[in-house]
Amino acid sequence: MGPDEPATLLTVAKTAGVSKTTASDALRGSGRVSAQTKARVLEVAAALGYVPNGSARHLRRASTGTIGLHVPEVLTRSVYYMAFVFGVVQGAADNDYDVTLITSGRRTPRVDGLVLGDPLADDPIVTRLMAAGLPTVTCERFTGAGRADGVVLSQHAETVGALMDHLSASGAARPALIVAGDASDWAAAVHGGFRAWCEHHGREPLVRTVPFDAPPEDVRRAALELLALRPEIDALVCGPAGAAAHLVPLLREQGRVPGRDLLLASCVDSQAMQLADPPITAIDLRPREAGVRCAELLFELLAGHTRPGAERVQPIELVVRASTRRA
Amino acid sequence: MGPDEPATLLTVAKTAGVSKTTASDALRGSGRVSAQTKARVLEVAAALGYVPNGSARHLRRASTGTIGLHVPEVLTRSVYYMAFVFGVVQGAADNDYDVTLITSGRRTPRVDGLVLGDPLADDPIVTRLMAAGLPTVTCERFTGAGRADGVVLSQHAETVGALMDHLSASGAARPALIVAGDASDWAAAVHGGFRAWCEHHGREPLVRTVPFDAPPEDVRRAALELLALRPEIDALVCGPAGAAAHLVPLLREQGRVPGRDLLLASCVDSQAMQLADPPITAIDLRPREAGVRCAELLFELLAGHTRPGAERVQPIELVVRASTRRA
DNA sequence: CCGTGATGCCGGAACGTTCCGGCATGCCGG
DNA sequence: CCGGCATGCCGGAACGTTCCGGCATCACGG
Repeated sequence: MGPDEPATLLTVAKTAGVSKTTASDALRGSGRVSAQTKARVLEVAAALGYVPNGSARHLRRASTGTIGLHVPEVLTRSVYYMAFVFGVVQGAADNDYDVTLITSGRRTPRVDGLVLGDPLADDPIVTRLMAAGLPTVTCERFTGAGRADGVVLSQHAETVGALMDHLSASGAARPALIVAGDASDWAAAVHGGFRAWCEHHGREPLVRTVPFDAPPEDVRRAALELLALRPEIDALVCGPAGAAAHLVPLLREQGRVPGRDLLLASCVDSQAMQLADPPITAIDLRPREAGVRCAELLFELLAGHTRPGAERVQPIELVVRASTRRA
Repeated sequence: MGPDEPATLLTVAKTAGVSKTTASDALRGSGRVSAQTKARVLEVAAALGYVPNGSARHLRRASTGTIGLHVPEVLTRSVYYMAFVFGVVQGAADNDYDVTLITSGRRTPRVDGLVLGDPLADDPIVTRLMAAGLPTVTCERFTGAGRADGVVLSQHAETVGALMDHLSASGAARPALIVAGDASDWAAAVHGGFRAWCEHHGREPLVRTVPFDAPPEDVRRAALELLALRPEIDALVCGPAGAAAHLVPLLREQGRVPGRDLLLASCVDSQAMQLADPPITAIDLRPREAGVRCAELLFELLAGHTRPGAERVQPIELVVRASTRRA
């Protein structure tokens, strides 16, 4: 039923009546090949179901066929990074590449390029990788020393602004923010977006900072302190992933039902936000797509199709749910 | 600082004063090499930081360096499968292998072997893949026609029994089960485990079946029907992933606070279970580890280290939380 | 002393691709 | 008619590994 032997370049060449070199040139668009020859080779290749042998290609090109991927260690269990990593793997597979996860402090493994997810300015592994001289793409900007060859970023500050507009339209007059420290570009953007909106609308910026990997209790404490300090707060925006869901029971205990007495929103969407009672308004960061884009950008850089310094914008989306729709 | 050029087999051989064949034999334990020569080669290889070139190896061995992975299509967004897939990718990377996701009904891509996650008996893609004649490992048994070369499975029935023991010890007298149909081996095991326990303990097996990919409303309706039919039910076990979390608000509305008026448990742990209010007792299926094991088993089969027909047990764990601890 | 078999080691070919250099052919202006 | 150049195509080498077959050397029994 299927072809007995996998078709190789030589099979295609012979069938098309040309040499392997010409076949190779025709298929890759390199060298000098006449239009008709090229068409014939492409036709034959399609008919035979020819798929280039990745191993042979990488061997010849002296590339490893592998890219390295690093994400902040504390967060590898998070759903966001799971999806992100998965996106990178998909993008790599589409380009015939493998992905190696870089976690330990060991020396850099043999890879053709690097993807760094949300690089923290004070992560020693990140600084070492940035200094390795390999083509590098980061998801969100690296705020430390050095510069990546490519950056995939999202308009966090603007989207937080849109979220604030929505809260305002839903009747919130005293919004407050709980955010992770500014070590990551994302947290800084959320923080900055909030402050900018407050300034522009003449509101006092009520902010509480928690560590990047704060456990639920810390988030709860931060919320309690904010509410004790300013009982008039009527909207709460949470930066850290999952944090908003942890606050629901606490707010209920305090007699403040989310969506009725107080608006609640998260800067990171997840299943927990959808399943919370009430479902929580959140920003969908599209982590999988971000991962795919990081890989794509890296391969463009590796192929020389794109100059170092490129920046790509990855769209994100505000998802409005019951927690911010005042009944 | 680092080595200028990556060490190749030839570098190692020359440095150790042997031929490339001998070096290869020494490093892989094949052929005939004296103990001292072998030791010397290994020493030199370690000193030079020699890493075999995967591309060259795969090229020579006529292997693709890729394994195929298929998981039930409806569930690719689930956290469980995300973790499972990730585990397979890790296991593959450890063996210098790439992973291609097989989703569409297109013809089988070029791979050395297959991993099928929770194969459904009536999934046409699964039956086609099983018939492809490739080395295949499934996670959970395949209940349809044909047999995989390797199976990684967990003791679901036994663990459901343990869960039932726990519920019973917490005072539950009338437990009920909501479970997905028997198309997957996992669902069948959960179902069977429940019935076996009921029989052994002289309880009436109260079961409601929902489709494998039932939306939240279906699960809620099933629960409502069960509770309407038998108001004396005092413990509810949910099969489908995430389902238990969907029931919490519903039960609250009915005036049955989980953990107080009624015990609630899930057969699949997830972040949603941890974050629910109250946190929900669940069975941690260790999806990531399961994925790693599937890949490992497949590579053992590919290498001929293990005979076809092998079965590996992957431990799972009951995690007790507030939803089943009667105050 | 020869035949036999085990042991230790090796050279060369092959896997499928890319790429460097080269060889015709045809066209142009001088 | 010749030199130069562009066009279209090609052969061969190389990437790093594995593996088949073969060549010494040595021990041992006849």
